[in-house]
Amino acid sequence: MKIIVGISGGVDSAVTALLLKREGHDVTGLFMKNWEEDDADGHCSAEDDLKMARTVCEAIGIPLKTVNFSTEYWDRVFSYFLAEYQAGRTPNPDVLCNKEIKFKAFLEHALTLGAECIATGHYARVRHDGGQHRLLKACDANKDQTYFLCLLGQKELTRTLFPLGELTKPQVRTLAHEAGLPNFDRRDSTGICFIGERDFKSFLGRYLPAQPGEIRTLAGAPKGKHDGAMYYTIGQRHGLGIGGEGEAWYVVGKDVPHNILYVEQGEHHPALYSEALIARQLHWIGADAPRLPRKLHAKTRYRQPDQDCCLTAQGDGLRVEFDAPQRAITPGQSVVFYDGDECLGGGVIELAIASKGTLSSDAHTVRI
RNA sequence: UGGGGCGUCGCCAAGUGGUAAGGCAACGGAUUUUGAUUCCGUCAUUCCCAGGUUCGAAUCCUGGCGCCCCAA
Repeated sequence: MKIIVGISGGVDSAVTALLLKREGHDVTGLFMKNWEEDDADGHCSAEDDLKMARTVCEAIGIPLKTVNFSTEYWDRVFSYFLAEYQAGRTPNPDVLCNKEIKFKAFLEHALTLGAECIATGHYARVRHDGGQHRLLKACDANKDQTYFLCLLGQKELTRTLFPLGELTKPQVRTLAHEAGLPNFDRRDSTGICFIGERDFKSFLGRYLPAQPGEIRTLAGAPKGKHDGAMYYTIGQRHGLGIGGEGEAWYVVGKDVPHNILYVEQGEHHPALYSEALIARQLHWIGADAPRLPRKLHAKTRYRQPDQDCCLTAQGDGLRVEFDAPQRAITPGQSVVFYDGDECLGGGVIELAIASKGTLSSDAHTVRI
């Protein structure tokens, strides 16, 4: 089978290609460059990645092609990312990147190159069951990345392989080591996909200039100045610069139109907790949406343990009621639903609801 | 210019003669394919200043300086 593997220069994609090659497939590597900019010190990490990708493909014995989706990335991912911050929310660009770039632009490109399917180094599994493709959590619970894949659909899963889904990260590194791949102990990449680790506030500030504004408690007491409410996110502790008496201060709400940041004191302040949320832009991986109401599990952020919850219909969206109060539910972030090991899909958090029955009237002021 | 109180890291704050706790902030690192969170580490040779007493002072004494409160 002709398979095109997304090669990043990291160990995961390298071992993905290695395993498929060993199985006898016709494997080609494809390196994506989706971000044109150098980082602050003028160093282009994409160059290093490409060099490593070349070295690794040579070691495995497969050809490497490259493709540039910078325009697509900017138009379909980054512009949304900026608009969301401007609207006072905290987007998850990587969830969208998977939907729009890796499993759309990349997949389509691979098909035009004659591939039957693509493979990536994601830690996730796909099971063909009852005429459907189901997305399952990785065997390595510590590395499971289904959260980021929640917007994939049948069309994408039909054409995708995740060879690492049955392996653990240590096993992957061992395989790479044994195969003599030079990136066997290269450190995992973090930060926004294709952009990398950045000083986030100054990075955002380059695209979204903001004005300094006031930091207040919910009761209205002034607590200092911030340099742009849109740069902060719910539950954030650092960057507020509030010293003095007692425990640390956390962002509990933002009013971007008025450029006011709301803070309260203490890691477990009640204003940080919500019992429910409203989600929109829902996507289900399976052919049919679950019948509501439905008891399921959900994550409101990556690597969070599954939370018990109940889904009910709410207008054109969904209301998710949690059994236990959730800390720092953040509008703009993805809520992803699970039934056991199966990832059912997800949506975008529109609103966090402090207590049962209460619904904030102003979506911008997250906490009332 | 009568009385009282206070001046210890950017902020809060222990220490009242034995050689500067802790918290917040900040910075650095670990964790992490978003943003956050969390964890670990660093952070006052010096206690408003100047003298003095003492083997030894942030702690006692004297004199300044600066705040705050009460009363005029």
